Amino acid sequence: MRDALKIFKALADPNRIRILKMLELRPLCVCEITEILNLANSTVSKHLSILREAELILDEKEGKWVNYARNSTAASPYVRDILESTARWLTEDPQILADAQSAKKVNRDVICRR
Amino acid sequence: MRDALKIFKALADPNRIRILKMLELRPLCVCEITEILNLANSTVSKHLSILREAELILDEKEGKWVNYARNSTAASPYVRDILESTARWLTEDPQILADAQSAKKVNRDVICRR
DNA sequence: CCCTTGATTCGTTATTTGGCGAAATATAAT
DNA sequence: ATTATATTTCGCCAAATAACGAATCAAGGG
Repeated sequence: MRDALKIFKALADPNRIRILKMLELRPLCVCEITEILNLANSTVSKHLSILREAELILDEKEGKWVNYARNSTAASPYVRDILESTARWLTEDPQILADAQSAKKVNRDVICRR
Repeated sequence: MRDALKIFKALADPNRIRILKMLELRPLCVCEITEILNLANSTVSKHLSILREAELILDEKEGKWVNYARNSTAASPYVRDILESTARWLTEDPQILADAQSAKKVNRDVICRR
């Protein structure tokens, strides 16, 4: 129950749904996601930790950056079901489409030094 | 986005997950669910309205009772995906198993006049 | 037409959650 | 070493949420 609940709580926030959907395109670092969502980086970091706690995403350190990616090969069948379902969802959502465009354009070497 | 969010918010509460799971057995009225969850009936009514707003369940009036049932043939693919996934979930969860036992035994004619 | 019963709505309270900026941590670059 | 950059953690505030009991609504039975 606790695992399932964690997953639903993790996705019960529009910004976290946006994050999960933009990670379908490719892994992103915190500052790239921060730029796209236009939130404080501390807020984004918190959202990412909630998604990570639910095992929906994985973090991997790469130098000074932390890359976050969908946990596509998760052991948990709950996680696999949800990632599979949500990948089919919101394909026409204007916000999600706009985020995908932003995610394509965003470049950590340009964005992340301000 | 709004629809997907509603669904995740609806399931981001343990009592509402319990409700959805016990409705896999059969439709139940508010007072039966109240008995099983051991909460105030106003609280249960609120939980049911949240699940109904997300279209995960349907309500049907039957005399003085209101029966709630899973919305298995929902138009929304989000709802169908979630109902299909969650039906496979938590099959070994002690709380969910106990609720199913309670749901089998509960009888509105006995329970609901106190 | 009352009275009972099941359900919903309303008002209140305690807890949780999402947001921010500042401080702390970790790594890279100079 | 010192500075700069990316991220996380902490403390705080405002908004959202779950819970309850009381009041209200709806339907059925005397």
